[in-house]
Amino acid sequence: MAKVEIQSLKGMRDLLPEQSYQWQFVEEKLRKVIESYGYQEIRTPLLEKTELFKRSMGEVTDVVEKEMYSFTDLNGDSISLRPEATASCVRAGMQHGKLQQQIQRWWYSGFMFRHEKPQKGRYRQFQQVGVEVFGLQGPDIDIELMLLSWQLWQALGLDNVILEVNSIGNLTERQNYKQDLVKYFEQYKSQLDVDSQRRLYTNPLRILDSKNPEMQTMIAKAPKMLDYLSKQCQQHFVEITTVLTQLKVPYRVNPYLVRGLDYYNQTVFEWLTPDLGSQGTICAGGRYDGLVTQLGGKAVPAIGFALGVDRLIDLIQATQIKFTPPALHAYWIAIGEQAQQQSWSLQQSIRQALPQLRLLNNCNGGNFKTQFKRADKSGALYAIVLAESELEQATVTIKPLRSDEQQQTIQQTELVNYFATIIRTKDNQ
RNA sequence: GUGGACGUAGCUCAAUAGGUAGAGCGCUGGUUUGUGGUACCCGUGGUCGUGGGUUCGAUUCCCAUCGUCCACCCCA
Repeated sequence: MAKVEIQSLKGMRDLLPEQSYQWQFVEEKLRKVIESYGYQEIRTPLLEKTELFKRSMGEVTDVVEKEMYSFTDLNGDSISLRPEATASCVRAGMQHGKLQQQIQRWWYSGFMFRHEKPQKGRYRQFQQVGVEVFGLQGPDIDIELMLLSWQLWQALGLDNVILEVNSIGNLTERQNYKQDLVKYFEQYKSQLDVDSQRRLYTNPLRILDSKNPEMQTMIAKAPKMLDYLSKQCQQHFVEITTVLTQLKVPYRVNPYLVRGLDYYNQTVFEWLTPDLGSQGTICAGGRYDGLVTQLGGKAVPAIGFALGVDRLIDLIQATQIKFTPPALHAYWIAIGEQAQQQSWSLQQSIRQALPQLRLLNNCNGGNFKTQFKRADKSGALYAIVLAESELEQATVTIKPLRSDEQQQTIQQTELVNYFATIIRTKDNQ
């Protein structure tokens, strides 16, 4: 590792040019699918008042309690880097009157910040792409989001993923359930592991997705949320699973699936992969009908999901999908001062005529040998040569660098046509 | 926040039961001064993450610190 005095912050990564293409590739695929469903992009600030997250996510969640990048700004206000974007979307929707008896289908993409201990698939600055829908109550929109997310994986060529769904009911149902659950686990209090004992009174639902194998039999016999659902919630849930079955979505009902954030109700879902170690959730979402009122607005039903782009890319790399950025079409070699002078105007006109052309200009002079070496290293498909004899005859020499074809010398006036053909054939391969 | 592994050249990694380090790849140049890629040859590269301690002497042992990785926790 190079010795530099100042390094990047812990858990925050540089994406170097050789990686950024992968990100562009994934971002582009995601955007295309989401927009094909008619969703519109919203961009909100990275900084918000700390209170927004406290009120939306719940004071006792780890994220709010100890993972936020919060500080006091020059006015004395407590502000925070966003740890997620749902709260910001709700805030923006309310602030601009977009949630008044309207339907909104929004999506966003951006960095989130959580001061966690980094590990695989978990970074302090990480990118989420998410979708938030406001004003729709029925199970149809729940289904839409699950199908939309499914299509994202298909667009990316990921097939080793599975959807888990559950319903955590409405507030009163969940409270009843929590009470019974606590009662149940209290009987075995001494047998609970340390984590579960702590969770018993802070977040009892979390005991259910404990990874400790010794806890599993006890968990299996615990009361299940699905038995506590009202008729209406049950119906809502059944309609969802019926469609999932009909469409052969790879899914299973996980009665222990819960949510880390307080604002969720009814439908919750997660997409999981076995290929990423312990951070196997690539996408998670659910309904949050209560959040808008919780933030002081009129009740608006809402549902959304967020996916971790970092994890998606890790996953795509693990499953060996190749990312090859498109090669340069040409590298421009100019020998001598006069040729260099003329190159500027020739390049200018070919670039204007062919905006898709990827052409790298040789800088820093050099003889034939060095310029050709650079041309080769650039990965360009062709070298375009302008030297003394070409200057005299108003031609350029074009040498293929990736095939055995002969080089040829053409009139400078033919350059645009020549490369128009190359772009057409090469870029469609 | 808890636990474990690990930091040696730009990259991937060796070595030294404590005597200041090597290889491959890369990079530079040459064989080849209007033609790259292959081959061969030459060269370039490191206060062994940082700070302290033990020692005649530390990259090696000890402590601290920073960072990376993995798991728990939490979560996307």
